Amino acid sequence: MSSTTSRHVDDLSVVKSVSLASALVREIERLILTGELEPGSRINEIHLANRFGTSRGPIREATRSLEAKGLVEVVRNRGVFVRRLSTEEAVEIYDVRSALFGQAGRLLAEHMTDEILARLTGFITDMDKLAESGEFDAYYPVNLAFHSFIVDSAGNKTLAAEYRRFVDKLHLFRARSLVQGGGLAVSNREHREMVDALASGDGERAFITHWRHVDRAKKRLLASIDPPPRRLSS
Amino acid sequence: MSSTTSRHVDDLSVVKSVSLASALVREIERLILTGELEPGSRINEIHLANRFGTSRGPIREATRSLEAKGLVEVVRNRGVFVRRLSTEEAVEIYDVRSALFGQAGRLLAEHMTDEILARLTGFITDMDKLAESGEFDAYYPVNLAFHSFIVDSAGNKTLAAEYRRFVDKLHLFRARSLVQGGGLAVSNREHREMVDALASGDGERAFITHWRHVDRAKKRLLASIDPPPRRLSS
DNA sequence: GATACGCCGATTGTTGACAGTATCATGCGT
DNA sequence: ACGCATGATACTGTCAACAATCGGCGTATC
Repeated sequence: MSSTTSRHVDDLSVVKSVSLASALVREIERLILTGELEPGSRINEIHLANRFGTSRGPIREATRSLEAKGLVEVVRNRGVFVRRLSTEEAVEIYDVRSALFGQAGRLLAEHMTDEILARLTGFITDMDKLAESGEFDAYYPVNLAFHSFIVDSAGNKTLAAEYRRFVDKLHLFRARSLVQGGGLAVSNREHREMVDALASGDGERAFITHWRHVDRAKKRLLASIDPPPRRLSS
Repeated sequence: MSSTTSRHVDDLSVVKSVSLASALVREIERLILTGELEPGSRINEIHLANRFGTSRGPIREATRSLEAKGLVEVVRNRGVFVRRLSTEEAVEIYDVRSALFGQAGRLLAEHMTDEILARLTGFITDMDKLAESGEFDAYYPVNLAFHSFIVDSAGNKTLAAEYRRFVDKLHLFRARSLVQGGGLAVSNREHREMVDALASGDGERAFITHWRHVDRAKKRLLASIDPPPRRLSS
């Protein structure tokens, strides 16, 4: 038996309680989301099979799963390719995400507790500190955790899973670095509005603030990618 | 214009342009959604393979796809089971659906055309007639088409695909007959409100009406399934 | 009579092999 | 030199066989 430290070695001999294909889904997903498999690149079944020490069967099952999740694209007789998101698709996803996140805000507002409120304000003060001292690299993961916490606390597992799926999918966008940016202090001002709305217990107000938060992120992305018709060179 | 009068015989020898597994996904999906494979029942790989004249490989790929879509559940060494939706899950899906449908309304309101408006009012007058004459069986498909048309016209393919997926998933709910019901005339009054909002071009107003339409359907479902604590028998 | 144990059939998990197809390189003709 | 036909090659699509596992049933024991 391998002494399995949880270092991510390409070895999944440990798992026997879960199907090999399921484990492969997670592993390949990780390869994609970490960028090891770049968007647009082709996935070679044999290479992956050798890498993970299995045959092609489970690999194929895993890729079909990832296809349904929208992370890869399967072309007959050509192979499977890591999905590459166009700007249009990224914008579409933002619109789906804002709808889901808004709904999460609405649901959460309707059954807030003091503990949840405390956690939320905790996130915000943390982010305020990091924003002031300009520690961008530290700000981003807290920001992510803040959003995740809201969605997870909303009490709708289906909604949470879908939201997470779309956030993951956005990693396939070519300029995903732009997604992360967008004004720390500005962003945190919106966070305060969101938490205030949640604390008030007003579902409608919570929806609006949460929806708008994501919608503004979409607009920032659009502005930075598709600069408003201004004479560029020429 | 679908001139494809595809009689559904269990034969997919025609298809060669698309992978066998993809075709199987559609076929099995159909079996599930038509109820031929009942929620909770187990899917036997060999039986399906014989039925479609293939080996188990493609069947397995297809079921993994369906698992990611949420239509079936795979238990290791036990087999795949058609998902059975609990009341809680059905409610969760309604909340996701209302969020997506509301967003579709918002998006559609922001780029309405006369043609779209004409189509929408057409649906409504059709449904009015059917509701008056009490032709329930004919009302339901038109109602479905009306909702699909809105979502498809919103101009967000991702949103449309997701919405459709959740509507399909609701078919796995044990009492899906209840989902369809819920007052014809009442429903159509809400439809009018929706179309009025769309015609006004007010995205916010369109969102509210569309969201509320689904949310009310959820409430009707809850009311009919979880009857207010009243002494039942005993 | 009830419970624990062990065998057996059925079904899934996984594998290696074979067939078909798209891509790429080579060589020929113009 | 360029374009096109042709063959080699690598990869995917599909299949049938082997191994592992689970649930049910009968039996034995207390």
